[in-house]
Amino acid sequence: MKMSPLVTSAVLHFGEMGSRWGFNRTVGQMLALIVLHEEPLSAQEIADALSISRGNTSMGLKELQSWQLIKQHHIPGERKEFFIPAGSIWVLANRVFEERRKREIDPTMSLLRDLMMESASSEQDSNVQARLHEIHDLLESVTAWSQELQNLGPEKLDTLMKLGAGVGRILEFKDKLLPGKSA
Amino acid sequence: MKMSPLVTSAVLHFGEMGSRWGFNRTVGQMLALIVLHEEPLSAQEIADALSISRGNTSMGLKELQSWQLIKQHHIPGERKEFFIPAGSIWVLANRVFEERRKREIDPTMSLLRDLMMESASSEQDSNVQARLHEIHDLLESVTAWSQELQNLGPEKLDTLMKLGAGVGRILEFKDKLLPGKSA
DNA sequence: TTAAACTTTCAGTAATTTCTGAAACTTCAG
DNA sequence: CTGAAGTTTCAGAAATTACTGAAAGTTTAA
Repeated sequence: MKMSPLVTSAVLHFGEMGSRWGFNRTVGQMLALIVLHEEPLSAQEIADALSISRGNTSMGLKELQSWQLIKQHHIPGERKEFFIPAGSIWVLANRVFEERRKREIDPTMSLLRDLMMESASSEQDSNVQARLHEIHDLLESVTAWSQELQNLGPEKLDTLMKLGAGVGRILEFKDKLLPGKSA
Repeated sequence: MKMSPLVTSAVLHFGEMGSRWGFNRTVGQMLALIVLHEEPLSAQEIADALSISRGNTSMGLKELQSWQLIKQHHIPGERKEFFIPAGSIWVLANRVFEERRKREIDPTMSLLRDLMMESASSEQDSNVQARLHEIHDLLESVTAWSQELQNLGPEKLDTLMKLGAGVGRILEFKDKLLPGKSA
């Protein structure tokens, strides 16, 4: 399985970006390769294409499966397992968001809730708690916003963006029609 | 400058999360400390409070300034510089998004555009290009969506979320009123 | 039950990232 | 000027993270 120069460029790039997206270089490369390659790939083929050890490949596949970005695909008559993307690009992107939210937001929300509970032992600390509250609410809103994105799906998102005016504009518009419903 | 237990917990946590948010542990701690502490802090006070070297503190302050998360604050009569947050929590959060977009999305968009340009040298590669196109468009939409979030501002976002119905619902509603405008 | 085909685990090594502290630099008062 | 008060830089040390490859494990066919 030789990668074309086009695929090679993309794979290398996704490797470099991988670390910024929450996984490491090889895992990023593996994902790109599996997504871009039409045919299901075996662990060995992946290891060969990327020139990485079989052990590392196994670890990487495990990680990609834990992120639910790839899934196994059994080919009748073949002994070994093959791997394919776990869904459309949209699905994969959502999985990445979801997973990152779990790692980057949820633990903080949880801590902030705990700290807000504690009774402040000083004037200073009351102010600190107020700040923490503000951060908590912001994270909550951002989470809700990204949830909206997922609920929307790719087509509606596209429609919305093509509208040009932006969500703020639509909201305004709605307020005028139903002023009773606005906050 | 002794940190209260409340502040200590928050600072330590933001340190741990820091690495997931694009900066390292100490930079995360420094940011939390500066944001939670009412008074402007000097580099030395920060180094002492967090028990880190003066050199490291200097690096961290530089990084936080490059992210535009803190700014210098001169106190008349004082020789040294002090540091305070560069804005409200909302502003800080937006700066973080912005910076991450630059690091995590923009380089990929740029590469994808380049690769899509190249004339495909095989059937295979045409298919790969189609996939890359799909990824590109998705990233573009996501970027636009997060831009919407920033344009909205905290109050409107809050209003929207309290509406409960979600953006999809509003969009639907709008379509019914102005069917000609839908995509 | 054996052995071939394949996968996973993990101890040790390699690579990368972060941190320290001493030296170099800057600024300003006297 | 001079030196005190402050800052920045950066080479090397420490800590963390990723990778290899050999050994142990699993599955299936005969």
